[in-house]
Amino acid sequence: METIFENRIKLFEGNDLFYGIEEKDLESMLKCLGATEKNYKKNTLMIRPGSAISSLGILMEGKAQITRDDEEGNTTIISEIEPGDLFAEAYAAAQVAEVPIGVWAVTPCRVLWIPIDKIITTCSSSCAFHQTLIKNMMKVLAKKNVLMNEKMRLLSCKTIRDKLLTYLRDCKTKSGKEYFFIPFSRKELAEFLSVDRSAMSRELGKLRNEGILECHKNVFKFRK
Amino acid sequence: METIFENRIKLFEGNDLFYGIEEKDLESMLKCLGATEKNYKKNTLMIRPGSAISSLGILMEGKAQITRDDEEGNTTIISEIEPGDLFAEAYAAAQVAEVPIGVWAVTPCRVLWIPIDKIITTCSSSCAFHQTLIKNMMKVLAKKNVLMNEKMRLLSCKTIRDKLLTYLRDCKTKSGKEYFFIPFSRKELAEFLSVDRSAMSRELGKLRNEGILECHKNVFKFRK
DNA sequence: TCATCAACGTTGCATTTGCAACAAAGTGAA
DNA sequence: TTCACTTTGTTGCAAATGCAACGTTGATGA
Repeated sequence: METIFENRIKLFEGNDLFYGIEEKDLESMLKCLGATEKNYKKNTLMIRPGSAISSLGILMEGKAQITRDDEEGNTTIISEIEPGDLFAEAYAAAQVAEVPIGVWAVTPCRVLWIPIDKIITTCSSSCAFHQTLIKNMMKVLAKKNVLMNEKMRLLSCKTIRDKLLTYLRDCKTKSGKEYFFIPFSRKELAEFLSVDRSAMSRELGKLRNEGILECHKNVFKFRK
Repeated sequence: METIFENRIKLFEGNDLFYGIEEKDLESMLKCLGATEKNYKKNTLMIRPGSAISSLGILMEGKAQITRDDEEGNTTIISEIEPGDLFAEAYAAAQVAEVPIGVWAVTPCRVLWIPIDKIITTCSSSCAFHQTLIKNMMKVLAKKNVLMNEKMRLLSCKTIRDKLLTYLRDCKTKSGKEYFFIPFSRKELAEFLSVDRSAMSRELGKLRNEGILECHKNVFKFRK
């Protein structure tokens, strides 16, 4: 029991949802929220496309993927979920009648499910933490919103060059330094920008040849 | 006074933020929230890029635009705001230190500002509506989240054809009918999908010639 | 050390796209 | 109606892109 508890605290540290909530209150809070844990076998569905969900998930153990099927039956992997990550929170909070995504356990998974109602509605016992939890949940949704705005800005660029320059300038601005990192490998960056990897590599080469950019692995620098 | 009040109610009807709140409670609620109204002259800034905001805006009167400046000084119009629309709610809720967008009054504008803190934090007098308001605010953010997911899916398509087919299939699915509408003109659709209008027109022509699609103005139909 | 495998850069090629220019059709006001 | 203006479709063309194929490099484990 103690190990699971410790595990939770560590996991929740990287998680905005429980920011500012005292460790000692965590267990009672989860009980008050009606949170339940569930285990899933490898390669099983944790959220079925077309279903309605009323809880958000937090992956406690294992590795999961969010997928989406198109009309022709092709399945695309939208994102990967790692321990500590929240998932499906927007669909739960928006009370979507048929979620368009599926969530798969890639390895055996343990998931903590928290009914969204319980988060939104202040409980009768008026726990001290509930106010904080609501604030956090709002911030989680809002932050994701802001992030998606940024990403849509990238995806709206018409050329690979524009996508790259816009993204890299954002990175530079965020870091504030002349030499700055990107958190992606080349393959991941291409995927993130929704472009072909080789075409992106070609464009990076051009930018380097034209003296606009310097890059060594994940470190970049603009040359005026 | 009465006219403004009537105006508010009508405006708020199309607005998810006040869903389920009794009309008679609106005025006292706004007072409790510390909402303030402000008028802006034509062509003035209502939110300055780089500033921090602590309130969300509701446009009561006039027409506004959200813009974004890139590093080279070019200004892009991101979206238009019409009476009744919420704006900047995500940046306010996420407590972004420097908003990357500007909001301009295109015509003279009247804006209702609601401090986000007051929405998030249950007030001491524990108004009956506050619970509802929090729930609504959460749903507003979550719904926008879901919508942006859909749009990112479109923008991630590699060809105009894929963007069109994906978008149109979504429309068909939502309507459930054989013949379905789209809420855009050709020009607007191209802008929405971030593609060149003439190239999109060309692609629509191909789809028609290949017998995949029928379209007359804003009514479409898939031919098997 | 050697073998294996994934990540990365490079290149040729067919296709797609943006862009510009123009014509036809539709819209609204005088 | 007529005129001015916007929307939409069409086309030529240069540039950008996806895709496939191949060689190099670097990391990992036997």
